[in-house]
Amino acid sequence: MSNSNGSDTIKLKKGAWSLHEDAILKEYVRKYGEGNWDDVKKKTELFRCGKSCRLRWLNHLHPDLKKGSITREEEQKIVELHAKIGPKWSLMVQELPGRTDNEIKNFWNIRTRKRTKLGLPLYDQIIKPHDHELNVNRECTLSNKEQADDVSHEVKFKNDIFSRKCILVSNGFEPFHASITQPHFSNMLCNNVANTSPTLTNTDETPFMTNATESYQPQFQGCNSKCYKIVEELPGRRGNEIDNYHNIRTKKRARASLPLYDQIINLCDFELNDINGETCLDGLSNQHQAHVSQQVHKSDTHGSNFEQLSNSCASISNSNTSPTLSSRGAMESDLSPFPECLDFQSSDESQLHSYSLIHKYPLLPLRSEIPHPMILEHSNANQMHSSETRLKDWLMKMERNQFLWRKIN
DNA sequence: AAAGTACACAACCGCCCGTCC
DNA sequence: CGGACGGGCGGTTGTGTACTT
Repeated sequence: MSNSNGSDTIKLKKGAWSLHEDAILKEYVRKYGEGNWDDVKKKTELFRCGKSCRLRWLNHLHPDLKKGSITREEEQKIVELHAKIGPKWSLMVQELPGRTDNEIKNFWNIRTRKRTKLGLPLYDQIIKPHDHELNVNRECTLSNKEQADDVSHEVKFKNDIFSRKCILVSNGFEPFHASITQPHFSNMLCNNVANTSPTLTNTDETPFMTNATESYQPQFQGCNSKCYKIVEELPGRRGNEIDNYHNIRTKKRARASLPLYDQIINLCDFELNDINGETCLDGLSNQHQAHVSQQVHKSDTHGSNFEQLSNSCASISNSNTSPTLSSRGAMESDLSPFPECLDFQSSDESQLHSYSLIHKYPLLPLRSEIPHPMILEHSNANQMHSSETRLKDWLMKMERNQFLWRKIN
């Protein structure tokens, strides 16, 4: 194994660092200083990517790093900063010398989980985040929300969803506790809420991203988030190269108001959870292709793959005459971020079977069209009835539109 | 006491974006 | 404009420990 000129062809090592590797990296920094991390593999026997080296140095080997647990004082500081600026870990680092962004992030996530479990608010004292900060402060608890009494309705609604408390409570309904234990699940909810909430004032088909560039990016990323797969398909090309090409192409086409896909595309099976082995995008308009890609992206972005999604949908179970939510035994974090992935079990005796909407099919519903049960709120019987009816109507509409449903019972 | 399970935490990876050349 | 690189951060994975059976 040589690192002289053939380093590109050598497979870079991943995983845990050995003491020997640490020593090599330390020696490199002593000799050449910090930076130019890509040179590490050229100048030493360490076959790690530059980024991995940088992270290892900054998070573990840097001499200024403070070892040991976060102190009470540091915790207090983190809480204050989080309330003030939200999850900007890299900014917090400036106030917490010796700590890394990753360390702070991990600490916060763990603290959040612990306090949630204990039913404690995330902020011990009355801390009043600014409105714009509430948008990113997904973990805000109910009690803290109440403290922040001047937030807008929308912001409040979002925080209701993000709180660990009951979302769906009504007469005749089993209370559903959306016990959010992992950050990415908060994200999933965030996206669903932002796009499907009937209580938000902006209920039109708001794009997931707002500005022009962003609105195009996801469509493209949906197909290309599996960069490593593409690298395999394009021998001689590096991930970075592909990444750059796609970024530039996306921006260019966004500027020119061009769709990302000129031709009819077939997305890969692994992206589409191709249950029936059918390819379904043939004949789709660019708009539909983009829409499909966007859906793919959203799933991908939020830490799930389609297999997981189809296996861990929120379900509507048959409980008397009212649908209720249940997690079907899945971990909370596995609950579908995709309203279109919900399973439906009819309360009608004659249709006692469940369906899964296979989300790969054309004419996917717009997110705003889907009355996702996760966000239904019922304070009285009428509202409950209305939501139930709405959900049933939607399901019927999907069937009318020849959506394909997979019978799973 | 041993095996199994759940949880906490640390470490790492991958995606995206910005900047520089 | 395009390539290289660094940085931020969300999310996942691996490992150690506590708890339960």
